[in-house]
Amino acid sequence: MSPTEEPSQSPHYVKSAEKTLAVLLAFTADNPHLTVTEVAAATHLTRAAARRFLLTLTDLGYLSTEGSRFALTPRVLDFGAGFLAGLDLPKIAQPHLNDLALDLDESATLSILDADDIVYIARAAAPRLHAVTVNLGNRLPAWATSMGRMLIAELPETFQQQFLDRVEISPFTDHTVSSAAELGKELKKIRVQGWCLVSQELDDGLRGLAVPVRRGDNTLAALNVSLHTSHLRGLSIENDLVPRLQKVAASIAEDYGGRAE
Amino acid sequence: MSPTEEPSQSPHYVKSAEKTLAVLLAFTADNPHLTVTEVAAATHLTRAAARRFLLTLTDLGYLSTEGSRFALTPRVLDFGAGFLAGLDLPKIAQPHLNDLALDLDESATLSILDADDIVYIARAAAPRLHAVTVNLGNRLPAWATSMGRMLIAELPETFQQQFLDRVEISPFTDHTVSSAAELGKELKKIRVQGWCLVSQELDDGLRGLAVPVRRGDNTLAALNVSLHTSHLRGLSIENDLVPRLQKVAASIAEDYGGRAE
DNA sequence: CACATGTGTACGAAAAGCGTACACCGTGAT
DNA sequence: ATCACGGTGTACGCTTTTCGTACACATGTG
Repeated sequence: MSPTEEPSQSPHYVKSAEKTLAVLLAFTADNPHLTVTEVAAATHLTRAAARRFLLTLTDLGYLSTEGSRFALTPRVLDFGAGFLAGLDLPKIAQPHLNDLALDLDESATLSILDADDIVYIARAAAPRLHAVTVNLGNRLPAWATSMGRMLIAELPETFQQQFLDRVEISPFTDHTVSSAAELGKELKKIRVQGWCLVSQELDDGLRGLAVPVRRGDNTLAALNVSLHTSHLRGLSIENDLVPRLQKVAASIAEDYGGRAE
Repeated sequence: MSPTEEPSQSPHYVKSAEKTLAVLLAFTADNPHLTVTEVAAATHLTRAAARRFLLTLTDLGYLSTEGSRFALTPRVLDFGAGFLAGLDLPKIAQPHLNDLALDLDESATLSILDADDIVYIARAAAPRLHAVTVNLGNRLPAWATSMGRMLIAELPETFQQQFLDRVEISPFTDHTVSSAAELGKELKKIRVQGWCLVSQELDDGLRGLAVPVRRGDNTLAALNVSLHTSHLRGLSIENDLVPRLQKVAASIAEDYGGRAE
């Protein structure tokens, strides 16, 4: 975000670590099969350096090679698995999400904040959903999503202000908010009412409804259901759905007897 | 596996890369919050070295610190996300899995082989399942699971033999196989019949039924449904379920028009 | 109170990784 | 045919990075 972003903050900085991860992250959805030079270009490493890292990662089993192209192996999932396994919340929430998804016939998702993004930590797909489902670990800009706004709204005022100062609102499809100031007003409203509705939150005719999962004073996560505009069988959002979601959120929080963390 | 496993194979080996990943993997399910010394112990690094890596990873946003303990942040999911996004199969298979899970009221899973483990790459939970669900990226020993056996059985003879030579069968709960020789016989049978049933595949009274997802000559993945022993509404495994699964597997393979890879 | 065990810091020594430079191989244009 | 190009892998002296010991401090337990 900042113009000259040099991440060599701490005096004990292991540059190789950064490079290692950069190489792994060079493999993206649109470009899953990369050559040495492509990786070198993507990571700003020398071709020789990139090659060293690629070979090392291959030896370690995180990359596979096919001809002169490299690709990620399933083993890279281990990192995320370690994180998810350490969290109790997804395990506990899953049955509740399943119920909700089955009952409403809409996808239900649980997410938390990481930097200025939300990250999906648990999800139940709508049974009748015959489309591409967004997967665990997916990352979306907080300001643009119902869960993100809900989570930001739950933050202390100071953090919220800092967020508003640095957020860059790109003209997405959402028509209700187009500036940081507007978003600030929206956040106030959300905080007061305790839930958040975002229309056209991703590009299709989709709406997202989110409520916080609170345990005592702190917010553990945000719970969301997608709402196909066409598919609201006479249910009122404010009178039917919000209470329903809040009840589920409460159940999750209750089941979550674990560490406060 | 081998007694003296020194992974410094290639002459261009970046040791820091290995260390970086080792530090990330030090965080396990039972020990998600670690101190510097704990990490040092787990990774066989000096305390100073461990600290350097921990600080670096914190700077990069992959670790968070709480007092003097470190923990993974959601960002580690990025690595796995990159892999999953690169695969077309999960996206394509998901709706089929959802259908299957909804129809049978049992969990449906898709997995592939990585080394001697299977890794879940897509999954639909049984709607009525109120238990802990196993998540994406989970890793289980191939020999012990229906999908694993199915995938091994699909391998060429030579690979299969190599696998049998090195596999270590621990006395799990499964009663049907207790030695590599028996497993070999079982694999032959599986290969011929084209499906695989494993009883008590994990410790509860659960069975797993798997079929291959084939596209042309090569096997893309294994498809599986769990079978609660109590919960077979008069359906015959061989006459009802196997054909059903095979049909779904065929649909998935058909939808998967993508690259041969 | 001492002792064990945790924490962070510093700095000289050692080694690890760097990246240039070179050789090769296929493809496509000239 | 051959030349230029863009890709590949390899080698090795130089520089930088990383190592890990050693020290100083904090904490809590016997």
